[in-house]
Amino acid sequence: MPEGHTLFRLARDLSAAFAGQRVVVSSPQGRFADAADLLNGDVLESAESWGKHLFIDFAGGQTVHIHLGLYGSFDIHAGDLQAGEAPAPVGQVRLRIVGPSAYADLRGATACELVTDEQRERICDGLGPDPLRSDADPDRAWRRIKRSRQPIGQLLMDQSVLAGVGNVYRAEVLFRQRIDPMRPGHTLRRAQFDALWNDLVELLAEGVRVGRIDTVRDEHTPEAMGRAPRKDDHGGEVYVYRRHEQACHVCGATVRTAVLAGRNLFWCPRCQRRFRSRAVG
DNA sequence: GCGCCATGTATAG
DNA sequence: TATACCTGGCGCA
Repeated sequence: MPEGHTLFRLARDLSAAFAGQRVVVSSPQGRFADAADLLNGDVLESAESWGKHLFIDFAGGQTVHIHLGLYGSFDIHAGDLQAGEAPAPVGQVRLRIVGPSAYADLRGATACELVTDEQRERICDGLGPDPLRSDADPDRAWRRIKRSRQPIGQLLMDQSVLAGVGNVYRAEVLFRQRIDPMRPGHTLRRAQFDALWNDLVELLAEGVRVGRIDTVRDEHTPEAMGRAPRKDDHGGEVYVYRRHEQACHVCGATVRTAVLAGRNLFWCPRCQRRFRSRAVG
């Protein structure tokens, strides 16, 4: 269930669980066995994320690059291990890290590989600013957007423009900012981009805090509006994501869907109209 | 139990 | 644009 907040959280939690610890590294499934042998018994220094990419540094100078893809997961089980042993792996565990008081299992990742410093730099150089990172430079994203004829709904999914936004945050932030997803990047005004960026910073930080994507403002929560809470596998409250054919929580119009950037986009055709009629006095 | 779909991306055609 | 990756939850028999 990975957008940028998931990876940021993972980096934080991996660091909390293992940083400075000597760890047992293995690949029960076998596909990362050679690298795991190399890392086994080393001290895990730290973990860091950039967008949807995760990097784990070891004291011996090795770095593991992980990308969860669409359905990868990296589960950290903290707490003292019984007799110093982690339980037998369940399913296809590509990478297991065991420390004195925690173990972590990686499954289904699209990438799990050792990378050199150069390869790591190349990966990060290809990524736009990550709203969760303190070193993020939003101007880099703005320079791409303001000269692009591509729809903003497509640009937000382009990790080289802006890193960490996925299909849920794309739909939700555009709804919150009342921007038509089909609007070409170059037609956005700077103030709109700034609002979009600032909203992403807040939304992603909230995602890190609560561990799920929750985008609904206080006045639109189920409690505030007297509707049933959302029942869904990602758990959080959203405005439009996967709500096609349902009524917009704000205006009641029917939420629409279309494929953009190869993924299902959702939006409210009324709240996100490009040309809103002005009230005539 | 089965088939579909999914918070993603790389690569082939 | 289509497909591969290869996991898990859900709706439906």
